[in-house]
Amino acid sequence: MTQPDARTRLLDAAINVIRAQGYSATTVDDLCRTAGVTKGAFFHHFASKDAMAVAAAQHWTDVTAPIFAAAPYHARPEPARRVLDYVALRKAMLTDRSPAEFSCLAGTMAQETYDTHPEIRDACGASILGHAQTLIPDIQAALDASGRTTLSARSLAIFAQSTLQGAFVLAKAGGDPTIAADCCDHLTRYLEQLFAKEPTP
Amino acid sequence: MTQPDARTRLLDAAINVIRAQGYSATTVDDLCRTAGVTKGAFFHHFASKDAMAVAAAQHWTDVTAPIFAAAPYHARPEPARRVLDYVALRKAMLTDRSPAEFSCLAGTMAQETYDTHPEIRDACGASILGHAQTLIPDIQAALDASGRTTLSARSLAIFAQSTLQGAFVLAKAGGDPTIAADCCDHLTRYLEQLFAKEPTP
DNA sequence: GACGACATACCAACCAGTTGGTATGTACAC
DNA sequence: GTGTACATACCAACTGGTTGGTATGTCGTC
Repeated sequence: MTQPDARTRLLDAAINVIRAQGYSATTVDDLCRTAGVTKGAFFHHFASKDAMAVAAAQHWTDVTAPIFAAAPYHARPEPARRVLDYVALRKAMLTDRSPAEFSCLAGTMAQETYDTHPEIRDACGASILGHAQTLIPDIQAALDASGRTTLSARSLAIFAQSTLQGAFVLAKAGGDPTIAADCCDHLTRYLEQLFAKEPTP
Repeated sequence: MTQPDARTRLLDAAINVIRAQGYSATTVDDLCRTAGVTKGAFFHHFASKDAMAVAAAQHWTDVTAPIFAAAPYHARPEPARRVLDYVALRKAMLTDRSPAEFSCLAGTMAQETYDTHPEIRDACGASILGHAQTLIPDIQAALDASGRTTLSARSLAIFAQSTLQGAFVLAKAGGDPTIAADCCDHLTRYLEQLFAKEPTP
């Protein structure tokens, strides 16, 4: 029942508030209020707002990675099935939730900071590409099994992440989270076609 | 040789500055400086910064729509070819350019404002979905020709836009515009597969 | 008694928006 | 054709609230 320490509470607040408002529109006071700490605590743990953003990107990875690492699809024997079940999990994770809950902190922050705050952008890039990296072995195995040897597993892993990021943007812009679910279905269809045997009969 | 009026210069400045810095991080003074006008002129033409953002989303549509309307792919006889050439054009438009130059104003602003500024979000949504709308007739005809009657042309048009938006995000986060070009290739491959004859022999 | 983890009080810079103007045009009366 | 009334487009200086950041203090623990 004990609360996590102020640093963790601030990083958790950052995840939620920044995904809803964006990085620039989020003030240090916003985060302190949400986390229930004072400004003194904020600047005790982080040298600046920007330094907090870098830590938040890392925290985002620390929070989300275990969810995927523990997901049941890893137990599936066929690599193609594992990849498709990963997408199905992503779809399930955004169903009946608002964009602030299901969208990606790293993608949101990267959009705003890529040109003006290189350290934040790099932290966000590392989070997204690092996650993509975890998909490569299964994708590679699935491509090998289907005979699609000309395709790059890394490129396909990045495409999957890009599809999800785009789905978040469209869901936000369209004011309709089901758009994102639809995009997952298209991604699934694309992967099913790639993983099907004998591409050129 | 006469310069466009202050209002147009401000909206052009908004397109460039906001795509590089994001909406919240862009100050009214930033836009005035870039446009070469004073703050008085800004608030003469726009009631508020937010009202300017709504006008900028419309201006974005006004500037970009003619580019696609005039593109040569419309002359192609096969609908599938028209759709694939559209994607090829999108890919060409982002080659050898920086994200600030090729990314989408509406997508960038929607990310930051969807939860806090409904009018801006709706203007951005209208811009993106309005553009998607223009693709539907060709996509529908291509799906009809390939016998893919169960797929929604609208859903596929939105997926194409979402793929592009995601490509922008990944290109920014990864610090590498070629990621976006790669994503266009995957989208092309997906569409080629859908538009191929006889899906279930 | 020193150090880490916070809290309180405060500041200088900045920002959206306002105020009070000027310059130019234009429509109409006389 | 010229004086009056009004509109549009723009400018420079100012304002009050906000923001990231700091200086200093307190409390519990080792």
